Amino acid sequence: MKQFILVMKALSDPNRVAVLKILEQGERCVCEIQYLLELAQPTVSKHMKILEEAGLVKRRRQGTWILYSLSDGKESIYARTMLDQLKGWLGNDPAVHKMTQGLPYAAALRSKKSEKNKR
Amino acid sequence: MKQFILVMKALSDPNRVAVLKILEQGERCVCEIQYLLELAQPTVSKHMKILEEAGLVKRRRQGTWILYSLSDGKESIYARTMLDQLKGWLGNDPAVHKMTQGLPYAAALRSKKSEKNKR
DNA sequence: TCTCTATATTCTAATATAGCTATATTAGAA
DNA sequence: TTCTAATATAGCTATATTAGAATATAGAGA
Repeated sequence: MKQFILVMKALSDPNRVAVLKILEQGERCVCEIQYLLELAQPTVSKHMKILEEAGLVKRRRQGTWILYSLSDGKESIYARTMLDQLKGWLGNDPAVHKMTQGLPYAAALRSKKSEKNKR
Repeated sequence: MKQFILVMKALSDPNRVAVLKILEQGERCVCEIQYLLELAQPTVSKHMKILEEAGLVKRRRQGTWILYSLSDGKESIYARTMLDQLKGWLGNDPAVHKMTQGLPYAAALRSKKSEKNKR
């Protein structure tokens, strides 16, 4: 029951659900997510932790960045099922749509920073 | 998004999830649910309202009783999907199991009251 | 109508959650 | 080592949620 509740609570916040919809398009660093959600960085960080503890996302480090992506759900049948279902849901949601539109700019921001790092 | 969040929040409480698992066995009055959850009656009443507003349960009146049952989910794809998934989940959960065991006694209680009404 | 029973609503206290600011940590570059 | 950028944690406030006690409502029967 506890694992199930963790997943449901993680999915009970519109910002966290929006993050999952964004991650359907591929992995993102925290700063991109922050840009898209328009929230303070620590707030985003806390949301990501909740998603991770529910088994909905995984993380990898690349330099100073942490790149988050959707979990494959091996550890949690609840997480896997919900991620699968979510793919068919909320595609037309205004908030999600708006963020998806902002994605290219967020990605551009990231590659710009990436180049700067290479200098 | 709002409808989705309503369903997720409704499913974020173990007591409410337990109610849904109980209702998989058929409709129950509030007093039976109260007996099984071991909560105060107003608390149960409020939980039922949250489940109803999420589209997860429906109600019908029978005399002074309100009988709750699982919704057919016509109004909400989220509610219908989650009820379907739930049927395969948490069958072995200790809390759910304990309540299922208490079901016969709760039902007996109900029919006893029912007879009394007939006198 | 009055009473009884089942359920719902209101009010209040305790706890949980979401957001922010300030600070700490971590990795890479100088 | 020192500086900088990205991310995480701590601590706080405002709000939301959960619970129970007291009260209100609705239906059935005398």
